[in-house]
Amino acid sequence: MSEKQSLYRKSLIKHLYFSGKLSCAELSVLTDKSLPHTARALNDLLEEGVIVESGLATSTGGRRPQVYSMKADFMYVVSVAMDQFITHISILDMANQVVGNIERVELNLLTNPQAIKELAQHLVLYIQKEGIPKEKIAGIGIGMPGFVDGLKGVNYSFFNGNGSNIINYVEGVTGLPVMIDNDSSLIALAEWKLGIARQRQNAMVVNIGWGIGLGMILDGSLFRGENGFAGEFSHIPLFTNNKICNCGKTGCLETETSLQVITGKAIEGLQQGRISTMKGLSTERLEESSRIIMDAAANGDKYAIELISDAAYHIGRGIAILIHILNPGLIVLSGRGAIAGRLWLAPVQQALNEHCIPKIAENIEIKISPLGFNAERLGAASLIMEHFDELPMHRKTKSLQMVS
Amino acid sequence: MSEKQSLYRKSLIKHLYFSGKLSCAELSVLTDKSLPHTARALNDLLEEGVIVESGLATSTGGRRPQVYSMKADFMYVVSVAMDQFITHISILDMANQVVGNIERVELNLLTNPQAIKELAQHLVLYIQKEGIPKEKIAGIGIGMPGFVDGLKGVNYSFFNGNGSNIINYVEGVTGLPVMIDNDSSLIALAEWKLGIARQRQNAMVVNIGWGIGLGMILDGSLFRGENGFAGEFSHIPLFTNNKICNCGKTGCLETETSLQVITGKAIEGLQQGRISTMKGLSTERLEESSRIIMDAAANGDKYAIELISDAAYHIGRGIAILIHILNPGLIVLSGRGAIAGRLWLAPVQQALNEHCIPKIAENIEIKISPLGFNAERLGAASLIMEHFDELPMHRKTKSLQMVS
DNA sequence: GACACTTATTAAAAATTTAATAGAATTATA
DNA sequence: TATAATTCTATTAAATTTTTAATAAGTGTC
Repeated sequence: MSEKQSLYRKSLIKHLYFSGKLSCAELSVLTDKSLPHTARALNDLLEEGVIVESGLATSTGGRRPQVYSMKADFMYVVSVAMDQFITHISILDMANQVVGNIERVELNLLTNPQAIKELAQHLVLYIQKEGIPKEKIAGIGIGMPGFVDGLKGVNYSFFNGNGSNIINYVEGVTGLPVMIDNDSSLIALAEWKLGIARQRQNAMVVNIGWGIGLGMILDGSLFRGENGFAGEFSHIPLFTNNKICNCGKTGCLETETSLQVITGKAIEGLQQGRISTMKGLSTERLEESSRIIMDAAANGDKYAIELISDAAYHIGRGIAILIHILNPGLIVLSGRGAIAGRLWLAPVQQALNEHCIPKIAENIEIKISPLGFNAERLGAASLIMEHFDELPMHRKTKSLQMVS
Repeated sequence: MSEKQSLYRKSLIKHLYFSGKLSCAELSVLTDKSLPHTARALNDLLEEGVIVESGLATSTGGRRPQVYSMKADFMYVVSVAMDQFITHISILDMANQVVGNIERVELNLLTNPQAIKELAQHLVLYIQKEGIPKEKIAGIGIGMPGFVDGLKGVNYSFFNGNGSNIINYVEGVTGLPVMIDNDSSLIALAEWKLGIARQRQNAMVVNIGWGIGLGMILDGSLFRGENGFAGEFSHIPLFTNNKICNCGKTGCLETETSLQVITGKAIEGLQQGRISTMKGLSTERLEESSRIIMDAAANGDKYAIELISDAAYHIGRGIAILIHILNPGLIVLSGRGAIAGRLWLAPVQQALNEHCIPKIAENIEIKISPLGFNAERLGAASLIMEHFDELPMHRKTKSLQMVS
């Protein structure tokens, strides 16, 4: 099969992966090729068992189209979702379903300079254990916090930030194609391809977590900036509060709004005698504590609601800036913090009412992500599939090797 | 000639317009077509007298390539550069040179609801007067301030903002293809295609004028947002100064930095006895007054320099936000205010040092536009040429008609 | 039941690329 | 300094890709 044919088939596979089911006519439009051409490629894929016919779609006033979908077990993607403390590894099939077990690894990115080496070791073992043949794995997508240059394969914020090429290293050890990106960008990618921002041309995905991340869909594609650093929403100067941010500056959005800060404020407030149902908070156990606060807020605890509302209002001020600069059609609140759901909406909307020019704000939708914790996992897999039709078909792969 | 051939030739023309001179090999890369295919089209264009051979380029280690360029009189573009008070109309040839006269028309966009009707009348007369046959005019590009939706052809800020379709109207009257866009976007387009941001993938072009405009080049194309309103840099909330902006909100960047505000401050300061060489300032004659201030600053007047430095520092704070969100590679200071040139650079740089994370700021270049007043004119022409390979070749055109 | 509309398939035509070859310049080698 | 090797450009012919046009097959609407 020629390079061109192979590329076109990969493009079809990519579209079917992200859309689930598509007709030949739809694929023809999506790939910008003629119908007979698309039909031929589709029939080939059908014969080879890459895709399956999955019924007829409803008619739109003419003959009902045959729709096709990926065979779920045709191929797999390894997804790695890292945060500063915990890394989750999983394998997804062509229907975006987790197959087998999810591995949870404790990797402290800041204090452990061996984190990438350990990750690679875990990956080799995990893939062996799960028993998926390597030829069936399209690649390994990795999401991580920090300044990530996905082209150079470098994370400047962690792993000593010494500019070493993470992609090359992990590819070398695992023998599989590897792509990396910033966690917030991947969450945006997931929301755009598989979540609530599907089909949108311009969307801002705010990742409420240990910091406030931002992933952007601009003109129908994920925007990463000149060096991959776009979306540093956490550190726009928004306050004159003289609080020192962990980036070294003062007044960053993050200093008043991240889950880490909210937890700190809650503990302080309780010590000062604020009345609340919350207990057991500790800066040592951030994950648990932020959970407690959000649950309390969801259950009507006044102080918890106040804490979240304040943070939400300030995030709203930041979003107002985004709206003026980028005129998006949709704002998505995502990330672990978004679990508190509708609690965020009113204060954010309030901030927009106060700080936006009505004309530019009037067409904006604000939505809470339904993907939740799955967002980064799906994003990491999407990263591989998003570029699936760009990789050489038969990439040279060494066999899985042990790291000594 | 087939539709496809025609389209490809238009694409070649577009590239030659923006680049001046190109070899067949370069065009082949730019248009993503094979060399033989490009060569054939190029030879056709040569035979028909659309393009000319213009010498051999220097060798890069092999045979020297023949370079081609547009015949300057093959086609023309009508450029309309509007600001709130004055509109300039001109005709540019395929070498971006003004041919004939530049017409200056006083059109107050805010107070004159007939402004578009008058513009259309002026256009018809102007084109007749200049004596360029209509078949040789590719179209009319119009730049204007305000919230402009270039697809719908609507300006929501002026002309009553009643949603009437400017494009349809002017096309109807002139019988020529018309495109409209926001002035700052067009300045960015000009800087990107023909100015200091040429070849850049990600650049912010700040238009220092009666307001502070922003045009953005993102991932190698002009970004306009969901409704064409992106770049409302003037109105991001950056101050707690309680000054009411003409957008109705308080604390907008514009309330401390636009030329209008600087002029106001200067008058106030002089009344309060500040020592300065400046005289004859008046809010009535904004254009003249802002000129006086910038000249004074350029000549070392301390007060004028202070005024500009203060404004520049605050613009710098705004740019710091842009940098965090969008991670551009280049910042261009353009517009009438940029004439003060290097005076702006130091305070802007100072603000970036204070407000940017070093890692994200380290690769940023800041430059002053050399295009000056020509930027919007070139941008309006570029708007037509940028979309030249999208328009149908033989658009139905009525003959020029008089407006009664 | 005629008509319009959408999908599916086939054959013919057009677009586009690949491969092969020659020309013209630079760089390397002796 | 001459000569060979290499690199890049230009052109031609053959092969491939891709589209257009024509036709048939289902569906909904008037």
